[in-house]
Amino acid sequence: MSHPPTLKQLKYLCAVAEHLHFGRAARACYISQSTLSAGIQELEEHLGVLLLERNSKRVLLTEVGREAVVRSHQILNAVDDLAALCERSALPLSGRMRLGVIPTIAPYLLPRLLQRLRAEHPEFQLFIREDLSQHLVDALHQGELDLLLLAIPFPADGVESLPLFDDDFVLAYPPQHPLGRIAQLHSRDLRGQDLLLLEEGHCLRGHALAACRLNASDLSVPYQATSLNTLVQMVANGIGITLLPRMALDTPILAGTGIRTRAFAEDGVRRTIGLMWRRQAARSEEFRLLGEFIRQHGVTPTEGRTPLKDS
Amino acid sequence: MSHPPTLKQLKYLCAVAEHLHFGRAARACYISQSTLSAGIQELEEHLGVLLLERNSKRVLLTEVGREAVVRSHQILNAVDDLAALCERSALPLSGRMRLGVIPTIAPYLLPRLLQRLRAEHPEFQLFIREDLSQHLVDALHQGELDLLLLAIPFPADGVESLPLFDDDFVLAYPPQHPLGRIAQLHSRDLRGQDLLLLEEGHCLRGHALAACRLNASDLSVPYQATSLNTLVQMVANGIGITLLPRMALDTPILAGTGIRTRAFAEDGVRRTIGLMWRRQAARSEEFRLLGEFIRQHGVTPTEGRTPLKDS
DNA sequence: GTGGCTCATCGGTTTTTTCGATCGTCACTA
DNA sequence: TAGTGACGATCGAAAAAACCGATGAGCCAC
Repeated sequence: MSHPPTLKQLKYLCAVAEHLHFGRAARACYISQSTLSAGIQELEEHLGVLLLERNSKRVLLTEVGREAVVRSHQILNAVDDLAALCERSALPLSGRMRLGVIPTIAPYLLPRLLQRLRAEHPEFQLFIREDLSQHLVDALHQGELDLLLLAIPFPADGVESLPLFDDDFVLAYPPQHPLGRIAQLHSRDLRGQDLLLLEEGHCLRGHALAACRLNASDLSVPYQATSLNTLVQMVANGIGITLLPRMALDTPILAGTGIRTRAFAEDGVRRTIGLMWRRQAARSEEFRLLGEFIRQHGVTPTEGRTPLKDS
Repeated sequence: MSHPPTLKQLKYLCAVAEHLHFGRAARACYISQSTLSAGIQELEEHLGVLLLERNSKRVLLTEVGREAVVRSHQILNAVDDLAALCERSALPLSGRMRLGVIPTIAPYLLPRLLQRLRAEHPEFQLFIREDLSQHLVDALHQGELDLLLLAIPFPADGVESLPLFDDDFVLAYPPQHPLGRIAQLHSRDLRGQDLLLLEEGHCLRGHALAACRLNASDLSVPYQATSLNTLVQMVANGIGITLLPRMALDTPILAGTGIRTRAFAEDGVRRTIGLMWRRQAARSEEFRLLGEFIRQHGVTPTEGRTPLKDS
């Protein structure tokens, strides 16, 4: 006793309320009249009230029955809504998704990406969190984020990564700097220079060092910036030179600074941008779809950002 | 396939969402882990989406899962509310009741009754419909009303009646009328008098005639009133005499008219007030309770209204 | 690798659901 | 007043499901 009613019983109640006739209501529910009768009785027993007033000639609702029918309809509708919601979210690129992005990508990729997403997938709600790679990975594991957009590789357990495209590093230097006058620029030319990089924690720092085969000890200057904008200001003030990801050059980050940029002659001085998600994530197919979308719409197609084939 | 989810499955989902652990959630639901696991899987299959992201180390909600949990809680709460509503309405004299009352009772009994009901049973909502007996009986059979308060007997099929008390008829006559001067008043004295009664359809007419052992043909005056107030005005204007139910004298219906009243010397010149409901009605116990309440609080205890024992 | 913890899966048992057939009641009719 | 038809309630058997304990497979930590 004291069992809760079941949705089936509520459906039966609504059917009887609609037809005011057990036989017809049973037919409408595709069950036998005896089943319907038993179901209604069980419901009444569970609720402890008579919902219907039966007469061999007529079926009437009691006052409680009337209110119960109203509420049953609401409940059944809520269940239908839940099912419909799930059906909608089964469609790719719909519903909500929580994306983590590192600070050296977000300002250069998101504006265009979000604009295109809104236009082509209006049902898709992307929540963005901008943070350092390690914090994003932690949040991913905690289930606070669904997907990360960052520079890979980045060490993490139980995750799956999808490389999207390469992003070259370019040298940013003040006018008159000697490195602007050599014929061909190679990463080894950076040795001994006043190379400025983002502070510890930004993966861009490690990736830039690795791409140029440098160690942290090769850096002669202790100043470390907290954002690429700060970095640019430091270069503009003649404190040193730096490496910028090419995607940053799409924005007016250098406007009015007089800073010059040049690409490296050698290949491989670059970072790789990719997606990362928990290996058990339910929406990996959707993540790959979003990855393809980013590849196509997230960046302007120029040299230095080489689209990669799907792994 | 395409089955609707069940409440049990929604409960399981909420439990897992709360504990983020199948084993503990199963224990909280008093079921085995395998049952819970199967239940969740079936729910996911029905909805066509993955709600949980399982990992041998952690259980996480998917985005759809989070929304589904919110809605599941709402649904389960709505079901609980329904059960609570039914529990409340199982209490006597609570919830709603639709009462039909005839016009020759309503103005004299309802004001006091409703006031007392509001005071002693604030959870009880009584909806009143005032109409002729036949209309009330029809509405009762249609299920539009739950209970009638009228003068009995009144012919009706499939109903149960509960007499409450007797209500004497008194003679109402203009000053100077010869009937005011005889020693003892008997119903036979009405023969040949200009007796005015309510128009056809009001049961008071029939009951008054029967109580006085008169036929409609004994009435010498063709005028028929549509309400007791009209009747009183006609008597005040000297058109004739009439019979009033004693309960009407509790109100200032005669104020300023100069009309006199006197009781009959013989016994039995009265109508019986009672309740009537469909024989299959679910709340007959509550009806009897309300009947007792009316007997105790509905009228002022004076001579001429004899409380009756329960049938 | 090994042990421990997790959720998924598998058979077998118990419980529930469902159905067709039948019963009792009621209103209407002959 | 007995017969008739329609209705919901009830019953027993069959079918479906829910449920459990045991086991399996994946993962992480040591």
